[in-house]
Amino acid sequence: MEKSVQPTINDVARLAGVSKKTVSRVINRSPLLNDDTRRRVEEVIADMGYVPNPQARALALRRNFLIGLIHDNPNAQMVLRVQQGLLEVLRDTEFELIVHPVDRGAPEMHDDIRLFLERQRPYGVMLLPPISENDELALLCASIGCRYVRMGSAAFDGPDHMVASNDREAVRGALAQLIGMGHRRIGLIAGPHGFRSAHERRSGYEEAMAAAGIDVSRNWIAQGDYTFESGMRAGERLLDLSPLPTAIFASNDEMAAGALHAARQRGLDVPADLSILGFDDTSIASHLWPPLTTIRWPIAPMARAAALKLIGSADKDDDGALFVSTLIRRASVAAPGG
Amino acid sequence: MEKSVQPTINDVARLAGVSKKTVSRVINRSPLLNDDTRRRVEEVIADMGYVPNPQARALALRRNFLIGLIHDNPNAQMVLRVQQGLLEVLRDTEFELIVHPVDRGAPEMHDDIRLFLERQRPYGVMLLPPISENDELALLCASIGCRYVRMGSAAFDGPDHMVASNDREAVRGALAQLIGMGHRRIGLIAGPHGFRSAHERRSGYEEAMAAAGIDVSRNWIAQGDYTFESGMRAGERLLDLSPLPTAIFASNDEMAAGALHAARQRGLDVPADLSILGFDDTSIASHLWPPLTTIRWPIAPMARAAALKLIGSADKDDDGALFVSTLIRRASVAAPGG
DNA sequence: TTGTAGGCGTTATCAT
DNA sequence: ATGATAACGCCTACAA
Repeated sequence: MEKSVQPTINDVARLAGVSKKTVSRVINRSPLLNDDTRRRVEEVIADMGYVPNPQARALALRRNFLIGLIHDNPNAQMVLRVQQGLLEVLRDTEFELIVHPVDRGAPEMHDDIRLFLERQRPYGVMLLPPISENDELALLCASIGCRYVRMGSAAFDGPDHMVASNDREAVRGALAQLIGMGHRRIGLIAGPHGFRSAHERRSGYEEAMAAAGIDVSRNWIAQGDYTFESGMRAGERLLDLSPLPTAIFASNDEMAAGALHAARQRGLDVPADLSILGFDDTSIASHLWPPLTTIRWPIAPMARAAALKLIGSADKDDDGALFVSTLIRRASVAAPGG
Repeated sequence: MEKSVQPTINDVARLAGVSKKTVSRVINRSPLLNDDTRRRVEEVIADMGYVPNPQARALALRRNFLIGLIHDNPNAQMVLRVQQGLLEVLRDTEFELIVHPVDRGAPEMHDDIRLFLERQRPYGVMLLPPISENDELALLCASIGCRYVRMGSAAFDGPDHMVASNDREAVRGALAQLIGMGHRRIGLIAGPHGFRSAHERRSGYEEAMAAAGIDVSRNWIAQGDYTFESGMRAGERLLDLSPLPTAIFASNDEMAAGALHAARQRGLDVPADLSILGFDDTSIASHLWPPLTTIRWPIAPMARAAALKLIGSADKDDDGALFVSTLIRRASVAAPGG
């Protein structure tokens, strides 16, 4: 075993023959320090294996070295990819990730988050959709003096506080391709009301259809809530239509999987009888049969960018960096009529 | 906006006309306190909306109110379910969850974890498989004086430090049912070497076959590494056999999905030509076509139990509580020739 | 460039 | 049963 107690700043100071404050300056990379002194102190630090105590720093600084991830767990895959992206940046820094899920819809959510921020005093927090769309939360963070970055399907905050994909444009482009293949009766399984992503994706669909001069019949649009079951039910409704749609765009992969399920239960062949397009490229997409054509948005890069913004080492240049979604072509889409 | 600064223990003490220490005693539910005093102080606390500062407590107590989750991300679904289970218990306590993934195989993993424990001084940590199987890590936690609970496929530590499922028995039971349906040529897609869960599940398979007096041919067992692709390749190898197996047990759902994929590419009908059984009941299982029969182990209850052990409010009774896995019957299994 | 004094908000020790 | 005082380990302000 090692020494039972860890060395403190005092031990380092004593051994190096300097004051605590000097050691503190070394730790914090203060510019006003004699190079000799710095070197000497750094040596002692390395020798003793000294590590600054984050709790003491947090107390003195009134700010913790924790990055909070606040979310309402809309999608396990997404949450995990975000965690991975954040942690990639946080690894090898002094920051740690603290996960704080909340219950959207619960009346106490706001207070819960406030308590979390006031107690833990995280260095910064990342807000995931859909609660990232809540402006009150952003204001709350700002009023408490906590850095924050929101993740979303469109830029609804300043660049310092936002990492955004462009769902609308991505959908528009993907649907233009479907239309280019000859599809005209294209159904939409829309996401739940109140979700910005659902809104953006629907807008992309509508814009693409309008651009192609296709009149969207009201019953070509079925409402889902981003779950497999809702996708299945919505798919059934669309497959009750006559004539049948030749393609369905589902606003996320879960619902696309549900629609695929519905199609198969009716004996339809995908993609010969019906093309299906999803959104998100979660792992389910590639594991379906047939593998799902879908739109992938760059979650991990967005999470990494968010982490960099939060810990303050983001290049100022990259504010303009766009996060572009890409169409992942798999076997669930083909030209109509097989 | 509110008062810009939060009240401290001093403010409470002053207003209540007592000393800091008395307030501290109220916070910490010290038994030696006059009821009147306690009530008075509690009132003031409620009035002021005072919340103890965790950083200061951490400094004084040399221990944080954070629960660490250390894992090597074997499976996104699993990690997330564990997080949910832990957080269910931690919600409404003063504890927060701090996620610390590591890189199994990296030589610095041990030091990385040591640094994490020494710096953050978490109140306790939960170790997920497969790194939970590493006894050195458990020793490390113990030597640092950090509580820990390990999650695993079998009990390989004392009850205070372990939440365990019983994979071997679960597999044995499920395979007995397969055999009862008439299957005899049952292939196994085994998990990677060095994983206790892979070992246990394989043992369950072997025990069930032995119990039924079936000689397991060496090439009925294909090796995978818990990924979809490895499952696909392993499935192909098993489907090269002649005569064909009538059933395949894959040691996790991902590999079962891969095997299903392989079967379909050969034009086999599942379950008519081939039954497939998975393990884990991740979300992929229910979304496959046909939906996958699989074994579910109670991750969330196990995580909740672990959290209770960590924060020290576990009933002493429940040590004997078994976490039983259940067979989830879906459409991927049928009688052979079916 | 470096050091001293004091504070951050809590708990522990030892009185009373 | 309660309180004064000194930690806990670090940082800020100010002084030298």
